[in-house]
Amino acid sequence: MGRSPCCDKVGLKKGPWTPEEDQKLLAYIEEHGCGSWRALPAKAGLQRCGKSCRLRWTNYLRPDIKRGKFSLQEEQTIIQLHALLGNRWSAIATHLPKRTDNEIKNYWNTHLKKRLAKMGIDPVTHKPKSDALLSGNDAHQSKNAANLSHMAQWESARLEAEARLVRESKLRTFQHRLGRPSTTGFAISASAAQLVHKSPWNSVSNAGFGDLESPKSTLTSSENGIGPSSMPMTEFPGTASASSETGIIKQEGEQEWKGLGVAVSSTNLAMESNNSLTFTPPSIHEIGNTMEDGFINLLLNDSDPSLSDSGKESDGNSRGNDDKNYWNSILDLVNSSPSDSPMF
DNA sequence: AATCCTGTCAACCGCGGGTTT
DNA sequence: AAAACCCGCGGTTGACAGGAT
Repeated sequence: MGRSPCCDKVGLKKGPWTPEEDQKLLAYIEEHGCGSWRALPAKAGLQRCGKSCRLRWTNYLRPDIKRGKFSLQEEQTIIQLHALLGNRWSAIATHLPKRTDNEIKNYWNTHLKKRLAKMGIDPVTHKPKSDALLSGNDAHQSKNAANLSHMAQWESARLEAEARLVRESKLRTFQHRLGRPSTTGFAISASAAQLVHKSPWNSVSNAGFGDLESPKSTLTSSENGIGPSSMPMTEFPGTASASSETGIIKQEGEQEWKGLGVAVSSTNLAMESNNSLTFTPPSIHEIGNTMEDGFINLLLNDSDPSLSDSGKESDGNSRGNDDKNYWNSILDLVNSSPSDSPMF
């Protein structure tokens, strides 16, 4: 279809915003809410394109934005979610209250990515750059990788839906605050509606996950709209078709979760009275809890010696083990949740 | 003091997806 | 059904600040 860029209009200002422009934008949004961004600049008396206004608002002027240094918990959350979701900043941002996707993206690119690289870990795949680790117990590692991939697929789909709900909710809250009904409506999108949360996440307060909801979700048996095809996945060793290639044989009673390709144990599934299937994947809390003592601390300690009680350990030793610890800690999270995460 | 280098981050750009006409 | 429109996302850029030489 080809759309013309919105910012190539002659006379529209670009570049840094002035305090006066900020004031105009704020005043307008407080008065009228943020309905149509395209129409907003003219109405607000701004020589900017709507896109620029939206960006300024969402990344800077919004009242619920927290600025400044990222906390350790926020760093943990970013790293964990990035391992699961990759560069899906908006999805990651939904779990970092008051942080924007742009800010998270910048922080990742300028801080966390480098920290991982420094440790010899590929920040894209979260794999050690040398795959030596896999040379030993291939089958075991690959199995774990496959499980992790399945978990990531689930989390990705869930977060995607959750992100929509959060966005809609935030908009509603803001407009409610302004005493205005939504101009956009709040019909839950189809994919979001497919993931109906059943219970709150446990109230673990670490890692900034306190606001997360339960991943236990209900999918009607006919639904298949959520699939890997629409979800770029974080890649782990042996991910592709790992279940068949690595000797993971579906146990009796396991079912292939249509659309996700996830091997689902019968213990994960319960038929609800309305003929929908309830599926209980591992919670991200469990991920966070398990990771916390392992690779997250490793990362944090690496970045800030003051936070580490190491130094007891020779540098050579710790450095040599860093990538192994990192990888093992990710695998540990898979292995460590057998009882309450029947998925694995 | 001047210049260069590096890091940071606000802002821009292009694209894709969803909605409306 | 197709075109037009709008919005949001993720990658990238460039201005600026601060440190190193």
